[in-house]
Amino acid sequence: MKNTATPSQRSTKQKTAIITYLRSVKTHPTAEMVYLALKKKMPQLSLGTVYRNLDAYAQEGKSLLFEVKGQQRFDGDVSPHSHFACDACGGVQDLWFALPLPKVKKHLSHGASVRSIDVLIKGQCDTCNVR
Amino acid sequence: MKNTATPSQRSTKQKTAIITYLRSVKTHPTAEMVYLALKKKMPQLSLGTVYRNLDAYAQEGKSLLFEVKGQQRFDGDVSPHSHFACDACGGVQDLWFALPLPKVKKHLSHGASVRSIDVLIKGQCDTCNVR
DNA sequence: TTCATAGTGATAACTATTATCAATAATATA
DNA sequence: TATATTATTGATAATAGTTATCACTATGAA
Repeated sequence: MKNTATPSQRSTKQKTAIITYLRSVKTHPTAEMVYLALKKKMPQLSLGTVYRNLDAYAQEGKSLLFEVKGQQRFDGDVSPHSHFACDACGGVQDLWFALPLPKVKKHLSHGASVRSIDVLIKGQCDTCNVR
Repeated sequence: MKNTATPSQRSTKQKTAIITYLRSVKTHPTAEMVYLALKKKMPQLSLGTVYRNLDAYAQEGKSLLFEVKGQQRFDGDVSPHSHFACDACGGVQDLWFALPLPKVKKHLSHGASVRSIDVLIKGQCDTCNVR
């Protein structure tokens, strides 16, 4: 159930390609999307390698990981922001409103620690709404 | 991939038991948790029936559905609120701070429509932190 | 009561993800 | 630079959560 992602120690072509790609797009891709995109240039790339490294980057805080419709989505931009996911086309967009963090903390149990705050708004995007 | 949940037309013992149970707990159970709890009184209950109905209730807006660690969690309380999920024990708690809705709407694309807003804070709960 | 059909139970199928492991390649060291 | 060590990869099998299928059951209308 858990990917036992070890902190990365050696740099490889695969790792570089994966993080570079993730940071170059704003599509919030799934592991398979990253895999398919990179496979064009690295035909022997393995899907397992993509999962392994995306997962590791997320654990190291070098990427964001959240779930939409039972699938993991990754984001190379780790600055705090929210996401909008379209039910129809499956696309995910960034939202940059600020959360009332002091208010949020007040509501947490005393002694609880926060690792991440994921805000996911679901609905229908403007493009899908006009169709 | 999609559960073709039809809007409920007939009332059955199973449906009643499922929604009654979901509304009686604050544990944000998975489908299997609901199944195991109800199975004690309804031994022939099927896991598929639980999934089918929990999913249908969520689509009808009679329950909340969100995902934690790749698993669906259900909440019988549909009034707007957020959730805290503990990485260690897997428990989920309600959080009742208010979101800055006007600000949120301003950041959405014009023409986009919102179905749900899921706020999921992940971390370690107070109990797991002291251990 | 009878009838049409929505819903259930049992189980198979599916899909995303994780685990396994022999082969490969990155780095430290001689 | 050559060699040794071992982290990482690629290929693939295994897993788990969820969804689909379908014969049978039971609800609710007539």
